[in-house]
Amino acid sequence: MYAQVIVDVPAMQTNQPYTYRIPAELADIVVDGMRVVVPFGRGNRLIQGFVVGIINEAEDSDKLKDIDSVVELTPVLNDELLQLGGWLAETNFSFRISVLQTMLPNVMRAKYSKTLQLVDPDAITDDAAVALLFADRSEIPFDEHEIEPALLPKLQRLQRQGVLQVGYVVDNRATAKTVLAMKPTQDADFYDNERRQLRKTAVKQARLLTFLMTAPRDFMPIKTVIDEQHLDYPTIKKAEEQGWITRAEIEEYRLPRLSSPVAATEALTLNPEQEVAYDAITASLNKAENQTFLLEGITGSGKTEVYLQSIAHTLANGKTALMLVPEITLTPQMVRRVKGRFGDNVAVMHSGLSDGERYDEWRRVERHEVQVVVGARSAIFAPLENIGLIVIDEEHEATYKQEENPRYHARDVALWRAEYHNATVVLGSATPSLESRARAQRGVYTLLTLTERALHNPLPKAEVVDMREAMKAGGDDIFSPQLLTQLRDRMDKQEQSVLMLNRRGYANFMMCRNCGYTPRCVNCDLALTVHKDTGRLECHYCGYSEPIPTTCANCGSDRIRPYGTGTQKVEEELQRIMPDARIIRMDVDTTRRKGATDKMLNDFGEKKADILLGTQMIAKGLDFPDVTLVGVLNADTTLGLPDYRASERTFQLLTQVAGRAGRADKEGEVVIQTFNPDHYAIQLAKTQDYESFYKQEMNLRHTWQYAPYFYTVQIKIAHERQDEAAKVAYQTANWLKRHLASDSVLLGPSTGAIARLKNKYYYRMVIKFKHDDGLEEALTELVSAGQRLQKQGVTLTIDRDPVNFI
DNA sequence: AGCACGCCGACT
DNA sequence: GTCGGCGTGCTC
Repeated sequence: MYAQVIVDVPAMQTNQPYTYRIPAELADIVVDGMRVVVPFGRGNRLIQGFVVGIINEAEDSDKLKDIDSVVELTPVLNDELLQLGGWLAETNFSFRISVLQTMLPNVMRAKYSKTLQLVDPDAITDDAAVALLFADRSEIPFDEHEIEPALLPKLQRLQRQGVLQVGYVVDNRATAKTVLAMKPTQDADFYDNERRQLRKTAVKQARLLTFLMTAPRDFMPIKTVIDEQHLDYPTIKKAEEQGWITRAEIEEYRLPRLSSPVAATEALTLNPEQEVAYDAITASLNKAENQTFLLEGITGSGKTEVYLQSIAHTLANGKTALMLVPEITLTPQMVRRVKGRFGDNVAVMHSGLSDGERYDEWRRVERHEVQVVVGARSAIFAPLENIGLIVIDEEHEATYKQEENPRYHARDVALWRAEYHNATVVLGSATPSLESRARAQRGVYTLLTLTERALHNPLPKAEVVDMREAMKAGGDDIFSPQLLTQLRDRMDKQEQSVLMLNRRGYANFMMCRNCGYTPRCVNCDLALTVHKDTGRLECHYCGYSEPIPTTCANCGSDRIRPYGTGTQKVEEELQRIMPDARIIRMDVDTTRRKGATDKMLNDFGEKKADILLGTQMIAKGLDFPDVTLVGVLNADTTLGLPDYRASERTFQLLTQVAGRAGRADKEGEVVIQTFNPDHYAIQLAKTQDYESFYKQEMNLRHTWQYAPYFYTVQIKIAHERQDEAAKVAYQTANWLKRHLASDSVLLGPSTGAIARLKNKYYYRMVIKFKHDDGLEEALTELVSAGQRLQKQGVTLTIDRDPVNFI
């Protein structure tokens, strides 16, 4: 028998299965999807691999090597995930090994180390340095970087002479946590009898025996018993000697804990619209047909309740369910809600978990101990079997696309898995991506709409504040008088406010403080980005550039300048204006610590603060009944992004954050500060009018030839030296032009948004196309070329359907 | 990726 | 004549 193995060497030349003999002792053990250790290359160094096929016959079988060992006795990937891996590698121009590793918890990525073995101890007795190195050991860890450089040539010589030998170690970091546990061995009568015979002073032993009489006949962690029964370790030890109990190491899951217990929740009564959606979804579930729904529901319309009840229905049908939430929405609030409904039947997977916790959650799924998985992007690879339903909440979110290799989109993976399982998919959002909404238009997805808020409270009243006027009236460009008045009012009424400072403006753009005008590219209609080094404004899409203006092209004012402010500055300013306000600031800096987000939100929920000031992370999913005011300080930052989705992003963000106001019985208000009060994205967000936005934006996308009418592929070239990066970029562009279909368009090369990032210069180009049969092949070839270029220090990345252009 | 092979210049 | 520099190519 032979195994086809994908080896852990991420390179184009090794991106194929290698055939290994299965040694007799592993014959019954090695199966598809298993992790194995195999010798590879001339040095026969040991590396990890994944078995992707078992075959009976092999060519040149006498030349094949044996599998060294298996990492664990059970496969870590099932047939579905193996197939999915193949598909993902192909469509994302990634190596199969990288994709397989991405689908598994981090700890299953092998770490490698080497050892030096002393074969002939007599040969080194006269060499003090080498003898000292070994110090009477026959094998030592070997790390070239840790050994004195002068010694290396000598060691190499000894190796050639056969005195020393290099050994390879594959470290498996995926280990279960064990705890010391005890188990009663006798019956209650026995313990009762023992207790009577104790000395009077043996109180602890008596207490233990009393406990053992009624304790479960199963292993329990000794630490728990000691804590709960107020015992100590010697007592347990004594008990074992007496034969009352047995001790053993048992496995314990590292379960992520919430700061307070989760209360069970009941299903809520659905309103008629929710009922319609629920009925459509469950009908599809019952038929077990592969159908995708787009659930378009305004903020507060109760989408989550529809998800939860649909999941419950799935479980009742004996199937499993997977729910994806954007990382930032995966607040403890949401986890609580799901755990409250499904209890221990839920595994949660997100970036806040430690490697160990993540591995344990993964194993609970893999061992079929849970039927529901909730998680961020990577949870889409959860090893659930028999999937009936996949929910993607806030389906428009860019975080579903991974920004490193393999650059998969969780939504696409979800659709693939659903097809495999004949499962139902629910894509939910108040502001669907144009791509999904257009698919619903074409009938590829089934559109379900929720137009009313679940609690029948009105949508918050929104006011767009024209910052041009506010500044003319003597205000600054952070707080308008209108917003300050409202904040004061909430303080007086003891209600709460949420302030969003949109900080995505790191790609600097120019904006006129007098009229709100931002210079845009003549070819692409995208905001031009400020490049201080060249003194020019550049288009990051096509490479067009013009000098940085000193006067506004629209109104002639000289008050045109770069745009952007930080959270810290705003907090200081606000505290100065309102000294009595209690402010919680939430941004990447204050939430980095584990559990910090949970604590801040809890404090805010308990009304320990009046104002929650934060970046986009506060726009999603928060649900606090006393929040009646939402302020957006700078609505324009996302508009200025050099991205054709800038309007879409702005509309989505404003709609989402506005939805945080007035979620319970008190009416909410929203204040949006902008220099572009008439922009359609801002005006339509004010009334939360997604459908009008969709129609208007689709027209623009059609005119400017963007998605969903055209597909895009982005190619990035990076090198330490700008001339080298430029040279390769133009060579690549020329090569590509010859391989593109006639109606495909190549834009660029242009410099990246930040021309120099981490000491590398970036160039990028974008291919826009409708159909291009030869493109797949050309891009695969480009990946190979990229591998060769890597030796010259060039990195080449290919990104299909990029979600942002940085 | 990492290792060996191979072909060149600088040494005991 | 040997050692070691790095470019090249292969790994079941």
